[in-house]
Amino acid sequence: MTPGISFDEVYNRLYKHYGPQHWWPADTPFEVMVGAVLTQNTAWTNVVRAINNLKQNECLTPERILNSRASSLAEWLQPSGYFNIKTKRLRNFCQWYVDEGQLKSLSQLDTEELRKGLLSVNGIGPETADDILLYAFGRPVFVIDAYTRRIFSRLDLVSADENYESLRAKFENNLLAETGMFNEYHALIVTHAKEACKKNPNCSLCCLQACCSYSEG
DNA sequence: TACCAGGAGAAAA
DNA sequence: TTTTCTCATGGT
Repeated sequence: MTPGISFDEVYNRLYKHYGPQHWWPADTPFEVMVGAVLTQNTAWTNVVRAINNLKQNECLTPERILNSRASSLAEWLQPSGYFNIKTKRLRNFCQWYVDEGQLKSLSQLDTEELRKGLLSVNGIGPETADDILLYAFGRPVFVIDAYTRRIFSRLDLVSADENYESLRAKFENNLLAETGMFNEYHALIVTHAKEACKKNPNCSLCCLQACCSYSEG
């Protein structure tokens, strides 16, 4: 593995090209958390529909979600796909969130303790937990997703079969632990994968010529 | 028509 | 322990 580019340089190129991404698109930390669950393997445009349904029914609070009928909740979540399983996962998360005292209490925990709590919820895996830690709680945690794995393995900065924790450690060990930069970096990776990689097979950012196709590799 | 999307957990091997 | 299957809507 002989990368021709560093983690810092990839960030610099992406930021220079796309600018600030203003993530996570949400009005409150709790909305970030709901979005993180609903976006599991799902296009964001579909998540927005489901969140709007919750808002229109005045149910974008943990208490309202827990007190709603499961059938109603499933109906509101329907546009985001996997609505039956997401109904369960969202309620599991809300139950934990309420039991733990919600934002104020949870904000007092250190990052590892908070992460452990999130991962104890059935339906919250490592990526969803890290989305919540970074974008709802402002903790300097690097989020690894399928785009990150694909792009950075093609840049020879990581190997494609590395597990989640190993990848996360690699990013966090090669970058300064700054919430603002981690926030932008993950968002930029998603933007680049969605926008440039699909539309421009000769992406000028890299490097990234190697990451710009779904079919190869 | 087939593939992909800001994954996770259960079941099977 | 590792791999495979299931969950499902909407855009391209």
